[in-house]
Amino acid sequence: MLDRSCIEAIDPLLEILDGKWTLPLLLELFVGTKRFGELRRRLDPISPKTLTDRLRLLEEKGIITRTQYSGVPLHVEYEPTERGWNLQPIFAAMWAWVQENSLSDKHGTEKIALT
Amino acid sequence: MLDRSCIEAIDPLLEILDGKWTLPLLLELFVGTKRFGELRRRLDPISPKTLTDRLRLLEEKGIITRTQYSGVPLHVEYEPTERGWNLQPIFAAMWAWVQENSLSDKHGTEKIALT
DNA sequence: CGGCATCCCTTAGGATACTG
DNA sequence: CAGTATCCTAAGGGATGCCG
Repeated sequence: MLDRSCIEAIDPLLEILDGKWTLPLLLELFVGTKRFGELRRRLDPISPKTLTDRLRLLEEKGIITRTQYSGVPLHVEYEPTERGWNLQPIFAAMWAWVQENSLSDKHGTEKIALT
Repeated sequence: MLDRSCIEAIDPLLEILDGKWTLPLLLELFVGTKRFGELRRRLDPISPKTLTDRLRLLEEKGIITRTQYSGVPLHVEYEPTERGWNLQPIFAAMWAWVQENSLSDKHGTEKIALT
């Protein structure tokens, strides 16, 4: 099932998920729609620059939407798109792995095979 | 199912998967056990330094094993551990997402909501 | 062959101040 | 409030050369 063709294929996805804060950010939006300031607080100590960078990229890739409500003070909300929600299984798989494999923090299983 | 607790929980996993080459590298090993040189060629243009860095980290985290066969010239093989194989569902989920969502390369769905 | 050791460089991301 | 504009640092990764 997993063959060489997969390797290049998932590249565009890796581009989307890349970045220190992308996954935590997406998880926050999966939990619920949030405003810029909320995200900033939740993801503390993220910098405003980084947060905007990521939000813009994810928007560009069609993973989240930015909704601006007119009025002062500004009110902007971010939430996953359909495409974005479809990423959930990936997180679920990660979550499952952590549950079952992080417990025993196995280290270096070095093998030396004698000819 | 996805709540706040997941966010911190998957952090150790993100640490493992981090790095430009980690996923392609793991995919290569899922396809089949490989030697250092093979990996280097397959992952071209990766640098030897980066490749060793990643291999060492993954070994340290218990995701892959390094098996050294004595003799000259050296012969070393890398393959996923049990923990490593367990990561497959994650890749499968990524693969599935790409299949179903990459086709239409949707871009910026900007919304302006009027009060 | 399978790596280290070095040096170098690009860039993601942090800190801070300011604006519509 | 929701960013933008600057400046700056840290570090991941590239290139190269050497060694057991």
